[in-house]
Amino acid sequence: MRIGILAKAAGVSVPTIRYYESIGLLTPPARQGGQRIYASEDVKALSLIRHCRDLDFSLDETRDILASVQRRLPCSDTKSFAEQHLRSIRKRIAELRALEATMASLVSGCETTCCGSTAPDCVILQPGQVNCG
Amino acid sequence: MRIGILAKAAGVSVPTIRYYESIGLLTPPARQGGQRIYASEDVKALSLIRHCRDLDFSLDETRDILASVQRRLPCSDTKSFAEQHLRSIRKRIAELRALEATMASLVSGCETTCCGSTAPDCVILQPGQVNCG
DNA sequence: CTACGCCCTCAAGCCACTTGAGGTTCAAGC
DNA sequence: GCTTGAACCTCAAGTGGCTTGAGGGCGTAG
Repeated sequence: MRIGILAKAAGVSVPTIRYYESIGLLTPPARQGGQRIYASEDVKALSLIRHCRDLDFSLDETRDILASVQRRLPCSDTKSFAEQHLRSIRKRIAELRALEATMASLVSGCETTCCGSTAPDCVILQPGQVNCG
Repeated sequence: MRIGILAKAAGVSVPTIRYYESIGLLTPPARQGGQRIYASEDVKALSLIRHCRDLDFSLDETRDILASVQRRLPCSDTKSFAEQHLRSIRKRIAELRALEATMASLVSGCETTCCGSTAPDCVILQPGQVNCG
């Protein structure tokens, strides 16, 4: 199985596969005439990586998850990765919602207060306390 | 006014100021003995950049906003930057909420279904349709 | 004149890839 | 056997928005 077939099977681009190999996330496969030849197990491994990336785990986190799979560690380990990730997602959502509220109030403030003025005087651009981030 | 003073006045790090100059966001100031000397207007300019960054505008967007300020364009231009930014923030929030829902359901699925099993069999790691991103 | 803090430039590192240049291998058709 | 075209190879650089580090210069107070 050549790299292009693997790429389609796992839904990942060809350069990305080579990149994963270069950083040690995928083990280098056998070669024939200089070209990489993969086995069907590699589809599983790469699909798992793609799944982790779809869930927005970082590559470092993905590496840890792969290790826990290879060592057949208990499911509770997997769950704690997921829980920690969920916390960071929720934190990020809270930050973005604060930012959304700030932006929305600035836009409505511009509409009621300064529209018709020029950019340097616009309330949106007045440095003030921004409750976000 | 030397760079360290400007940095404190605008709440930005010294290397960041030099970086902004290197990409053409800040105009290079006068020099004395090789050292940058800033005027009080530069505090305003840099504070505006910081304000845009606090609102999570990209540096490219910030550059456009600065241009609209310098040209004294109407406030409506500023508002449309803000509205577009608000749309992208809301889109990002929606993506993250979908991801949050997916992760939360995987975690609870693990608790009810597979806890006590090992990582390779955990429902969290089963490649399936992930409704996010 | 020495010590210290602040300043300077240039280069590399972070993350997760993508893009491009320039060259090699493979499979199919004639 | 030869040619063509797709797929493969390596290596380097680019993306964003900085931060960090190395190695050195300037200014001022004691």
